[in-house]
Amino acid sequence: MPDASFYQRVYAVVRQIPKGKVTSYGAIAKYLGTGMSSRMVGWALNNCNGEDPFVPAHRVVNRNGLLTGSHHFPTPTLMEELLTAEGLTVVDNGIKDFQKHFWDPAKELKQDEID
DNA sequence: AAGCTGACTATGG
DNA sequence: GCCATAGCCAGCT
Repeated sequence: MPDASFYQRVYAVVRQIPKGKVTSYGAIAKYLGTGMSSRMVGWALNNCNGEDPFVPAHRVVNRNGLLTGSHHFPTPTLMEELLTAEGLTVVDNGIKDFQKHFWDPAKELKQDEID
């Protein structure tokens, strides 16, 4: 997907996240090759707010497993609601057993491909 | 065109 | 172990 813009690639990866799984901005950034520039991932997701194929941005949290992006959702509680609906447990705005449900694209997808 | 911004992360004190 | 600082890079004003 060399033609895809940076955020398009971010969307593609985020869509590959299995239900009930979560990942961090850094993991996605690393997979995209942008290193630790996780800000770009979050910024990209900010743009995904009205994308046609829904982008499960709620499955993307910071490295601490906290729902830092929830404030940017249509409703601040939507992210938590969605995660809970996926079988996860949200405690104090953070994912319980975050590492347990962690999904690393670089590890799972490796370089197979996205989208 | 130049500078600021940002849903982060790593490192140092 | 918590607070402060810096690096990150693509898009927007």
